[in-house]
Amino acid sequence: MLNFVPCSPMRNYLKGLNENQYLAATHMNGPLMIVAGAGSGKTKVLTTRIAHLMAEGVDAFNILALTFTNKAAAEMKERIEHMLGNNEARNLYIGTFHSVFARILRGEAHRLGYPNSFTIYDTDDSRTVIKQVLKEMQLDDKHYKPNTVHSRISQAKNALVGPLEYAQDYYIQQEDMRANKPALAKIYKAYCDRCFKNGAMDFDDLLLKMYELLNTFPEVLHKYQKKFKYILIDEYQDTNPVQYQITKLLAAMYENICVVGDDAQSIYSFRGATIENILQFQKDYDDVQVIKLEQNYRSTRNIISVANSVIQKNIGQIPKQLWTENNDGEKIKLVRTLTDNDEAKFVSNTIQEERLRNHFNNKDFAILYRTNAQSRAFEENLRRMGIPYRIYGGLSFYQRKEIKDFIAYLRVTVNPADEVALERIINYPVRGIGKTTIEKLQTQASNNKTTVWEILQRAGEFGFRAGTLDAINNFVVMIKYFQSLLEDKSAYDVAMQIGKHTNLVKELFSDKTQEGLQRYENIQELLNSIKEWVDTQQDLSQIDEEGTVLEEVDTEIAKNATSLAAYLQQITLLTDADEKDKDGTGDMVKLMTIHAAKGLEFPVVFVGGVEESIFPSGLSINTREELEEERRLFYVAVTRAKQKLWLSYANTRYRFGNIINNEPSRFISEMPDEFIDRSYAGGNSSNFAGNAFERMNRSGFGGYNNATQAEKRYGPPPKKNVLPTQAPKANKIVEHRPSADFVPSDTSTLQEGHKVEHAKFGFGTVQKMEGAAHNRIATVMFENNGEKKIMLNYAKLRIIG
DNA sequence: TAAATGACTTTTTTT
DNA sequence: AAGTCATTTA
Repeated sequence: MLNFVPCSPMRNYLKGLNENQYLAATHMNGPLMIVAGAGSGKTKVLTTRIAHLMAEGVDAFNILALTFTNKAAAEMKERIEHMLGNNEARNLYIGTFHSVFARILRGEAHRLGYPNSFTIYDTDDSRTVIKQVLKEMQLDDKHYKPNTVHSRISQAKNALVGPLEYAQDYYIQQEDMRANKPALAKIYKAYCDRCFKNGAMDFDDLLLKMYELLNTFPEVLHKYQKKFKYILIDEYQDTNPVQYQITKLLAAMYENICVVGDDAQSIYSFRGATIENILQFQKDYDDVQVIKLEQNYRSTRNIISVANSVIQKNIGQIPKQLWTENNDGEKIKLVRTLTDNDEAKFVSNTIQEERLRNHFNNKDFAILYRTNAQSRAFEENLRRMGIPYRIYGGLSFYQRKEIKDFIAYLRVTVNPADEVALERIINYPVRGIGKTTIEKLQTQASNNKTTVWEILQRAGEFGFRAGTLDAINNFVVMIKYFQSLLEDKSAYDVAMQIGKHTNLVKELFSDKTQEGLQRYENIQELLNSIKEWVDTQQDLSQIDEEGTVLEEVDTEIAKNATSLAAYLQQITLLTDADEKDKDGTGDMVKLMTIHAAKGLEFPVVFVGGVEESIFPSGLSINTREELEEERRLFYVAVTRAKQKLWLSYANTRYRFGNIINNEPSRFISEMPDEFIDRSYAGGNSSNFAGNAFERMNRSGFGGYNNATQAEKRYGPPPKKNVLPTQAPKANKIVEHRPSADFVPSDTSTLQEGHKVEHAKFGFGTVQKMEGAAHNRIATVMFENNGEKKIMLNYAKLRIIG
């Protein structure tokens, strides 16, 4: 049988790519930066690239792909599986930064003094810890709002500023003094200590501790540097300094790092993300190959034109020349309504109408908004019209009270040091351990420098009343029983036992109110999902045993594949959006925030609440940077739409139970008229409703008849936004050195006198070694390049002898 | 100690 | 509007 390798079905996927996409997907070695415009097929390129690497013989174990949402990761994995037609993709490390690092830390956390079965604290848990800390320090939580304190701490962590550095940094201290919050440094320290004592990491710790791990233990760093020969990062513009440092460390050995980003879509600076990382990337490595993807395949010309005109108001961008071959499509429709409810009604009606008239399905529509609170009105109206919908984000399943309660039991069982979980359940269901007792327990714990759990076990020593002591002992016995199950039972079995013995399920079952019933069902659903998870894990570990060689970490995990600890580890990182559509494929209208919509596309998009103080948010109009980020967010919203786009705003809406009036968003006036259909902007109101700007601009009602007058207000009119329909010249490919076959050695054993080869400088001899284990620097005399100092963390050295 | 009442805050955006 | 938190009442 003839078998042409180049024609093997595995490589068919390369056929549909344009020139630049092809270059990006097949570029094998060296640092690669893909600057991708919206809708330019970057996901396609990323997945193709991974499939191609594997087709070229790279082992799945050696590929690490990092994304920002579980959804993006799952989608990528699925696509690759589909492309390759086998289950090789299973062994890829694809996931969010948080989930991948959590997985690695699960095998390494003990080195940092955490239990390997550490708990992950979500934002709520973090806040609870902060409240506890504030209470102990006797600080006023009105002044030190847990919310604000947490975001300050989070910012510090994301910028790699530890408690010590925070306390010592002059400028930070000045800032805190000015805000009249001098205790922040101490709170930060106490918060970290408390989390550590609880055996818990918060979301930011998953990144920070990963960095500390790599930076402190050279052997760990080398292990993962060697493992991850190819690293891919999606949405690179959203990385923050910790993420940047980690990936820099990991990629230092092979430099096969590929980042994909669009500076125009950077919308996470509140999380510490900085576009600097994109600019820095080109300076960090020699021979960075930059490929631009500038053809938009997604949207109509009108949509892209509007998006481009608006984003041009931002200064300081990476120059890109977007173009498209797509049709003009319909103009963008501007809708004004009287109230937020009318807005929602209009959207529901339009969905109904479009579906009938233009044969769309429910799933072709997305309703996007700036804040989660806006979803309610849409929800009510869709329900009223019997249109099936699904809300992504908002309160996730795992954040519901009854679910959190149940999970708290699971958490205490696995990690009784977890005080947040312990406090949650110690008297739920009521068992006679009241507030006073709990406070006493906590005081004793801090007096004795130990955990509450420890005190509970030795409760007899602390003079509790007989009844209370009984209750405490019963509780301890119960938890210990649960812990005894961990040995040999799966997560599901343990959870079932917990449900039975705590009367949690029974209690909810006897609650016959509507909400009680719902809660009962939620608990059932949780148990079902645990069962489902256990079954899948079992399947996975079985297949793994059939011959595939597993790395150390994975064997560890495979062993406890179905353990409760493993289950808990992943659950905190799940968001609502990750739940698969259980009801078949689900022909439903999708509702989500614009942030959550990034990376997605929909045939028809409605953007609601395009009003001043909502979009841009009233909290983000104080500096140019903030406003530009809101504008990028607007750009993201607009570019989600493939065919049709509606932008709506209401004259009045409810906020905290009060009626407020907002002006139309400034972004509306930034859109060139030629792409806009304002005929809906009359809405329900009379022709004279709306503000002056609105009235003057309404079509057929005058508008500016004096160009200079308009120019005075807006500056010169936007340049005619004519998109090119042809591709600019394709990128040139630069050869990367180190050459493909240069493999650096493990430099942990490097000593004076060693002969080495450097990827770029050639051959040389080690003159001197200095620095601590994790920060070793070699001074090397090169034959042709003179003396160089080389940091071994980033070494591209091969030991010759 | 537990339930009931009333004052008070909250909303950017996410892992 | 709805949830949280503290104070009162049983």
